[in-house]
Amino acid sequence: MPELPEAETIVRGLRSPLRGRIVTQLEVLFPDLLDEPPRSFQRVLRGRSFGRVGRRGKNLVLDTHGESEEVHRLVVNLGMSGRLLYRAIDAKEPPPTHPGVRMRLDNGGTLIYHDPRRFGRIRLMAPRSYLAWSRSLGPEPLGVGFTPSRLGRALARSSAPLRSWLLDQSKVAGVGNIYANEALFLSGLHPETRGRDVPARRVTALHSSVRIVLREAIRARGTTLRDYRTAEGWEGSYAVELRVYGREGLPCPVCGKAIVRSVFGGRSAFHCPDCQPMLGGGTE
DNA sequence: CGTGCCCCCTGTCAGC
DNA sequence: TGCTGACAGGGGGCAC
Repeated sequence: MPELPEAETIVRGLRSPLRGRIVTQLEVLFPDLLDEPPRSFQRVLRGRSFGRVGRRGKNLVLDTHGESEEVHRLVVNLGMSGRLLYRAIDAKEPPPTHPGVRMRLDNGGTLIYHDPRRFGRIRLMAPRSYLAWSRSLGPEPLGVGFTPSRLGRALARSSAPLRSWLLDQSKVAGVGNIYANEALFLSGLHPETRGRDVPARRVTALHSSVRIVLREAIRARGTTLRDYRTAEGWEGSYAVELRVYGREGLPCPVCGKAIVRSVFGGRSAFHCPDCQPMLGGGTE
């Protein structure tokens, strides 16, 4: 569920509470969230301190430092229902209902990974594996590597529907189903139009639409439909600004025609039949 | 290789 | 008041 704006919001909320904190105790309640045995995970992490807190696509990246110079990074993918919550020692909120991994910190605070569906993953990466992993992802859509010309060249080689292409993290890192649909609406492109059928003009529109939608959503602290929360446990407010996602049958904000829901690639897509005509050899 | 399909798992909600 | 099926912000594995 959480996409780039949600990950960015969580990261911003974690920076100050985690800076310099040392992990004193680790509890792994659901080992299937890790890709290594809990023992080795605990052995490596215990005693390390948090440094830079960042993000790659929709993954949270927490640098940790120990005795050696090697930065081991905690890479957290939240899957559909994951939360990474920071609770101070005197926090009054009730404890999360589905804790998966708990990390006690040297100031008495706790970093809790919560995930009812357990689609999320927590991985510890040494510098080498982090680099390899990061290189397997596409450019950051809000970074300098994401340009209209690069987007255009990549799309020209693809026969995949645009919505599917945008969800592929090896093409662009951080766009998920909500913002893919929203960006396609803003650029007037049908979700099932194939990459190679997008004219150059529309490539520029898509490039800027992706950026606009992601920035808007970050400003709103992300979209809470049900599970997503910030590191502080708050909801994001972008749901009320969504133009098409989840709005089947409701009027298009531009022309008033009813928004259409379709399913392909196993996931729902939403579009306006008038504002987003199918290009290429489609049936619509 | 690129693409598409199935599956992982739990919770919630609509309909009967 | 149940029960059943559909559906949910993701992504890894596999067949073609």
